Amino acid sequence: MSVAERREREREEVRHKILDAARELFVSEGYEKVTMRRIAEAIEYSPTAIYLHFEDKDDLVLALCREDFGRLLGVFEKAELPRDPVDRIRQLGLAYARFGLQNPNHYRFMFMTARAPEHKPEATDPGHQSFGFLRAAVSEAIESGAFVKSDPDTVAEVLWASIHGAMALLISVRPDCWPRPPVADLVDQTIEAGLRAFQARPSLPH
Amino acid sequence: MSVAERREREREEVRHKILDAARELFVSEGYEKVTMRRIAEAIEYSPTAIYLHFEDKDDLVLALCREDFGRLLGVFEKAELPRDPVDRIRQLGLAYARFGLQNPNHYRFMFMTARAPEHKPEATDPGHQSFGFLRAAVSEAIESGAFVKSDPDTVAEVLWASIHGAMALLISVRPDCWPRPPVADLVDQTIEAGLRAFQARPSLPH
DNA sequence: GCATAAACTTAACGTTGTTAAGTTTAGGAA
DNA sequence: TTCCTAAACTTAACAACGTTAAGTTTATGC
Repeated sequence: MSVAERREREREEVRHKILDAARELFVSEGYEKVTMRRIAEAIEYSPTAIYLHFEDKDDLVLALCREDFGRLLGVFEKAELPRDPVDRIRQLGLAYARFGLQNPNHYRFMFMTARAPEHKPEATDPGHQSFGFLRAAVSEAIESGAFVKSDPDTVAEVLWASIHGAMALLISVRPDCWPRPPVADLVDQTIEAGLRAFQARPSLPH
Repeated sequence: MSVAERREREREEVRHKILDAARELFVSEGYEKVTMRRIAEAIEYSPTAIYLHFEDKDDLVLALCREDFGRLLGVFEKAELPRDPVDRIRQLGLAYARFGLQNPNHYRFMFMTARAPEHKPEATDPGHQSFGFLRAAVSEAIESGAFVKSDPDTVAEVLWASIHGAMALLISVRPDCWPRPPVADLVDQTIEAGLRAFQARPSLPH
């Protein structure tokens, strides 16, 4: 049995060599510059060897992004997130933004690119999961009375859309193309605006 | 002189044939399916003929998008927009969203795609111009006291980021990948949340 | 010692955007 | 009318891409 295990281990090793080579190209030069031939050259295999480990290029890049987004999720899980739901939403947003700005190519590939239908989304996908964190915090905020009474799914969706919009702008629209506030400011202000929009206020006396 | 004019006219005709053929492909099948060879076949010219009218593929698609976004801007200009600045922001957002959802490939190319630096943004670009409308409305809203006192540029930016985020999600993230509220709802709720976030409230008595 | 199956390579196919080098064609000058 | 020029257009090709079919190596289990 040990031989099968060793083979599996060797296989996994090659797989990771491929992922690592691809990641380096992906992070520094973006999706289009990640070519099968360049990966192959980097790991000293033939281009076709990659197809023994991944269905196609998108399958490879997807695996790569899932791995790296997993790290983000790890932060969400272990990080000492504030108990206060509103503050927790804020911290989730900031962590999310930080990751996206540090890995713009990952972010673009996962959330801004139309993919062929054969690459099914998975329930374990980073999107799904981190959205789960957000929804939970929103639910709590509503129950605690910090947020106005409303549908938590919709609120979470709107909040996510807002921060995603800031990210998408920062990633895609060139700074010289637009009068733009500093990066950190846009993210902060967008998060704060989102919170303000749903925060309950003491009702006015009449 | 008339002969030069005729030549110029003929040239413009071919240019528009190219643009029209490209648009049909672009709208129905997206950027990648717009190939020089398919355009050429559609207009019964050779592929290289296109390069006599456009620098490269991106230059062509950019021209196409600018033309079509120009129509959106036309709507902004002539449309009877509400005098009330807050309501005007709402209508601008809705018109913007409507156009984007009807032309997702245009929207993606203009606002969600990194372009080579040689394709300089122009001051007449749809983004710049429609953003101008938004900023003007925001300024008015602040001056009239409907919005809290703040920097109009930043507010406009945040509002644009929010609606852009909703658009980007609706365009890129597959409905089956995510629990998603109906399209119209997400857009509406996002706009309303944006307005709520900046709307001034009567101060509480103390 | 040999068959087998997995891992890997070689060579190629069909696309793509783009360019270099011709060819056609029409207008102006002689 | 005849020739020249410049613009418009075509033919043929290049280099790069993702991907596949067919063949080769290599270690394992019998």
